[in-house]
Amino acid sequence: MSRTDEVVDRITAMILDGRLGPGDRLPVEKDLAETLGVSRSSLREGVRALSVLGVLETRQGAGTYVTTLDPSLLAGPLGLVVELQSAGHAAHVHAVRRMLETEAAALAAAAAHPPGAELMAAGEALDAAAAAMDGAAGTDHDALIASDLAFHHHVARAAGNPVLAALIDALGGRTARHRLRRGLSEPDADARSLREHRAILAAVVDGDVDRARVRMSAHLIAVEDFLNDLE
Amino acid sequence: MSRTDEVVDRITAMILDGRLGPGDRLPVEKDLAETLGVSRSSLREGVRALSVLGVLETRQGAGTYVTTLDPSLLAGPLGLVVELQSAGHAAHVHAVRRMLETEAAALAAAAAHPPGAELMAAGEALDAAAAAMDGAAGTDHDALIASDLAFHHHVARAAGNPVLAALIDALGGRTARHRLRRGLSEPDADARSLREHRAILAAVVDGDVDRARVRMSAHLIAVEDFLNDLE
DNA sequence: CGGATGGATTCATCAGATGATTAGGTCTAG
DNA sequence: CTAGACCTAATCATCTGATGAATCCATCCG
Repeated sequence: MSRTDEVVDRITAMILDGRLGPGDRLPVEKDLAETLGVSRSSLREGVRALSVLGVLETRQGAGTYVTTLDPSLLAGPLGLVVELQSAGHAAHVHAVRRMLETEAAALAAAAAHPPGAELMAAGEALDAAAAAMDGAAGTDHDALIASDLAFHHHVARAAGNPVLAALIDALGGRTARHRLRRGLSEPDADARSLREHRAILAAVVDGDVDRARVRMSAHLIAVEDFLNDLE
Repeated sequence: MSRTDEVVDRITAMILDGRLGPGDRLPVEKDLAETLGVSRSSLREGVRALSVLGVLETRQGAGTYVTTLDPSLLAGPLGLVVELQSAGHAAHVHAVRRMLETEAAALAAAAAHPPGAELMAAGEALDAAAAAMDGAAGTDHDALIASDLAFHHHVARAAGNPVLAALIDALGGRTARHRLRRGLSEPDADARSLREHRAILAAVVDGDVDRARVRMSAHLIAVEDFLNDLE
């Protein structure tokens, strides 16, 4: 095992056994390197790796700190890896995303009384999508994609499970290019997608678990069908 | 943005646009550092970060290579991050795990004709679990936990979606300590868990999608109930 | 009392040197 | 001619030292 791997293990072990907690500051490079018995170079490589993973955060001049370790931090690096793999496994990624989003819609519906801030934000995302489609200069595809991502993100958050929301973000945030191609190649697709989104949100806000589940599932299956037809 | 982040972005971009593919070798450190306009130290930090993420693999004396980018490589770093967060979000992690494993059991049942190698391996894991419980020196808890992990792993693989299997591994592989505590504190728990496992596998092998789904879900809910009672 | 300032602290980056490991060619024995 | 040991070059791993940039904090001045 390399020195760097050892650094990663030792630091994660310190977090796991409570010697380091969210927000805590790590010793300065020189001291920590000496404690772990490695050079500053090796220490820095390990710290940087944990920084990319979202576990640590270094600020020049200030020090190195443990992050909040929120599940949302998981989305970044996971999304990166998913994106790299989606070339050969796009269908599999999307299938998993559909499982998670379907359950998220059901959970959001079950928890929708009264509607919270996330569902309000989801509704605003749909209004923004409608505005993007009715613009004077034709459809603003970039804004439409952003609204689409925002809608799914807020529904996921409304489910009340931050780990679930983070995974959905990681799996779903990388299909924007496909959605763009979809909107460009099928003029009706945008309007249909908006209708489906509104139906999903209506079911969620009504607290209708079954309809929320089925409509979200149907919506994502329609997307999968389109992606399959592209090939 | 730091030099290291730029290195990560540039290398991932090279993979995304096809300039680098699975198995390809990267230029030597000196050349790549010069190409990217950074020092070897910064380059190494970026390469190391991607190595921890499972995207690159460096072998001393041989060179740096792009990995196969299989979804299973995703499990390692994701599992690490999940473990670090599971302190405060264990219930949420387990809820997501239950969603995924329930669908995996259903998919495995739908694809179970004829039973493949993964289901055979799942059955062998249950035999090993039974042997671990009937040992002369009492229950071998370590072997039992390993069998438990193996069973869930193979059922997930039998679903035929490698991304799903990788996520299940990442989310489920870190609750071994809890299972140990469960087995130690509730003598009947091990036997009950084995019965539930056998019932799940029977439904999967029969191709009974509904029973496979319900039994897996019930099994994992039972585990969640136990974990909640601990607190 | 509040803001500006300057120094100390800390991370960021670079450069160079040495060791460890691997790959591949070469040489020798059979 | 072949098979094996051996040797050399290539490459990554690690360490050390130095310089720059950003931040923090105590001090000083208005």
